[in-house]
This record gives sequence, structure tokens and C-alpha cells, in this order.
Amino acid sequence: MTTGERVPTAVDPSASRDGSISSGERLSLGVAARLSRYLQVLTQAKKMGKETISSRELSDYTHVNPTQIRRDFSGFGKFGKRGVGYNVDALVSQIRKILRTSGQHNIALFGAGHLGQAIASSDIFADHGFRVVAIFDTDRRKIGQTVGPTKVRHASELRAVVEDEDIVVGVLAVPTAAAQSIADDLVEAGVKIIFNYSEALLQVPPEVTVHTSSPAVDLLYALYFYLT
Amino acid sequence: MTTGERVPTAVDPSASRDGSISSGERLSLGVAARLSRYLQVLTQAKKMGKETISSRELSDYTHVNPTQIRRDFSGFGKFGKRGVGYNVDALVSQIRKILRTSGQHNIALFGAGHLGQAIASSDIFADHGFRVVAIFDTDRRKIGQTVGPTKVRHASELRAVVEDEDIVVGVLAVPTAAAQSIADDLVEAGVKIIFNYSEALLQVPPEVTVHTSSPAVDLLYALYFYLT
DNA sequence: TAGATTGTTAATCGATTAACAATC
DNA sequence: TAGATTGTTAATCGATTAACAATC
Repeated sequence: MTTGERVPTAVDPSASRDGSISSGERLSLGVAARLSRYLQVLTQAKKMGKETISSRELSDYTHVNPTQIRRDFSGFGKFGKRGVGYNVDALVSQIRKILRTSGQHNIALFGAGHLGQAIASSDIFADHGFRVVAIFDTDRRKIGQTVGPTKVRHASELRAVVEDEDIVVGVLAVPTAAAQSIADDLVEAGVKIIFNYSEALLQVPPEVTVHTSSPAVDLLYALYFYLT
Repeated sequence: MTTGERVPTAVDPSASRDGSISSGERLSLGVAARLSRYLQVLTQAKKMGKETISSRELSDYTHVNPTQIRRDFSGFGKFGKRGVGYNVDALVSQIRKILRTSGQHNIALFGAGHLGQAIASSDIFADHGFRVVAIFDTDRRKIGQTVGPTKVRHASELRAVVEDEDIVVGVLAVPTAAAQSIADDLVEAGVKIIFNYSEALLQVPPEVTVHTSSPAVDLLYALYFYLT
């Protein structure tokens, strides 16, 4: 009753009103995005040795309203202790179960420049079960060099690597001008999620998801509230 | 009547219903965030020589519903041409005016490692009027080196530089363990916006905004929809 | 007990979507 | 004219917020 999966019943009238049902139904886009943010904060809180966290603290770090946070969790069960907060370890396990991201996932990185090396050596993907299993570059001088434990290969090997290593995500840390052509290769190799750190506006078929990371966008809008 | 600022009147009943009023009132958080995303796409579309763009195309790149996009713009004026779309140049100017980000803003970067160098040499900030005017590092071997046109300085110079150069944003591209102490220094020097690329959960006073960039978060949630 | 924080309700607000007349 | 896309309405859905009893 405490950590098991809750199956919604007719006794629970809220189950059909919001999208937060554990088994069967997909999470709504908003809920999935927020749970991912909570997970990131909780992972870091755990590293810092924090054992318990309140919805108020989670709100400070994620800028999500504390009531919303409690609501997001309570849709899946009673994870907290009144007067105390949530157990960090238990909450991480619960969210991982809900997001079905308990496993390992392999990613391929394109570009062994400064950005590529920064990504490859960062903990941020590893913390969430993403492993950089291949790094590609077109610069012949970089081929064969190692970045961390991984050898840099030529992009022509892409197809074989995607199949051998079961790669689900392609990360583009290449110049804007090179991005579309690599995206095309990834699509052809069957990769369905592309993470784009270049400024390129990528054209892909509808079954492929592109996420373009745009730090300057967040800065623009933070600045608006600073200026007004 | 075409490009001038529209002042809402009693004739327009929608003006008070949504938050999208041009003069005086602050934009809602959501509107400001979306306008920033449109601006990023439009800036890139302009670079690619695109003269006109439809709400449908903007939707493909931003994942914002096309009706929502037209609605966001129509709150400020009639920017489009039916049957044609929006003029890219004109739209960029309009959004910049609305977000009040037409000017130049100076930022200070911390960390001259791979990530710092990637940020400093990227166009993404420059495209939106953000200029990296100072780079700091604590590693004595890096002090005095140049990254692009900018000399790397020691963090002890922070205070003087913030005042001299009118720095409004501090960008942290440092190891997680070093982030909080630099954030403290930035707060003390009066900087109100901190852009955090480390995984640290930063503690700052309420008047300071921290944006933590978490690429893995977006990946987690993209993966959820891929797996389900 | 006293203080803190969850879990939950209810009311409000903003986002989403379909639909379509207006018009380029 | 014919095709395309805007500007706008109306209906629905999800997010936000305040409030507070339950309870650790």
C-alpha cells in the first residue's frame, strides 16, 4: 500500500479528471516534463546527502508551485509524511518507475569539439542512465582520439553503430551548417530522438522528435522580468 | 496602424481577458517564454534567408500550437498577411520591442574549460544581444589566456568588473562543487540573474533568479513518450 | 502537545483546440 | 478566381492558487 503501484478505482473520482494515472494511460506532456524536473533535483539532493525534502524546497529549485508538486505526486500514491516531507531515495524510485526510465539508454554524440567534450565528460546524462557509447566527428585529425573512455569515430560508421549498440538518442554538438545532414543520417538509421545543440532548424519526419536546446531563449525571458 | 504599438481600448473585449497587453502591464510568464522561443526560431530563419513564415512552420519548430501562436501575436497587433504568413524581419522587430530586448546586455562567464569555451564561441548569445565581456577562472594556468577576443581573468576581479562593465547576467560553466561559492560572490556583487550549467542546487536570496540548464531533463521526458 | 507539511478540495486562470469567416 | 493562412470566437482542458483538515 505504500510503495506499490496504485490502480485507480471508481472510489477515486479524481483519477479520470486529471491525466495522472499510473498504469495503462500515458502521462500528459506537462506531468511528464515536471516529473523529469523533480527527478533532476532529487538526484542532486541525494548526492548532497539530503534524506528528506519538502514540496516547498522542491518548488524553490524547480519554480513549480508547491501545491502542484504535491498534486503531481498524490495522483500516484501517498509518498510523503505529513510534517516531514518526502523521502528523497523513495521518491527517486517512484518517479523512475512512473517515467519508466530505470534502465540504461545508449546515446551517440556528434562533434568532438569543446561542446562535445563537455557533454561527454559531464555527469548529467550518466546520472539519468544515459550512456555515451559512441562519439563521431568528420575531422580526420580527431578520429581515433579518445574522449574519456570513448574513441572518436568517423561519421560513416554511424549506421553500423546504431544497430550494434541499440542507440535511441542522437546528440548534435556540431556547427549549425553540419547539423541537418547528420540529422538525415540519424533518421535513416532509425533513431527517433534527436537532441540538437546547434542553432539549426532541423527538418525531420513526424515520427522523429527534435529537441533544440536554446539557452539564450531562457536568458531572454529571464531578462524581461528583470527589466520590467 | 500596421507596425505601431496598439493601445488596448474598451472596444477590444479580449484585452483584459488574456495577459497580452502591450503597454504598461507585464507579460505573463507563459507569453514571455513563448515569445522568446519564437524569437530564437525567427532569428535562425532570418539567417537562412527566409522572408516569410507561417504559424504552422513556427509550430513545427517550437512545438507550440499554431492557433496559440497566432493568438500570442494578435494580442499586440495584426502582424501577418492572410494567405501568406508573417514577415520574418518585421516579426523579429515586433517581438524584440515587446520583450524590450533590443539593446546589448553584458554577461560574465565563469569557467574557461570545455563548456566555457563552447559558450564563449557560440553565436547563440551574441544573436540575442548578449555579449560575453569577461571570463573568469580560478586555475592560474588559464589566467591571461584568451578565449576568442576575451582574456581569462581571476575570479577575485569579479566585483570590479561587474561594476565597470554593467554586468546583468552571470553564467556558471564550472564544476558543481565550485558553483555555490561563485553564486555567492555574484549575489554580493549585485548580479540578479544567474545562469547555472552545473548540477548544483544553488541557494540565493529571493530577488535573484537562478536558471539551471538541465539537458538530461528534456531527454528523460522525450524518452518517456518514445517508450510509451 | 505544538509545529510543520502533506493530501485534497474548490475556485480561478491560462492554454489548447476546432472551427471558420475574412482576406491576401 | 482558387488556395492558403490569418485573426478570432467558443468550448474544453489542464495549471495555478488559497485554504484547511488530517496527521506525522
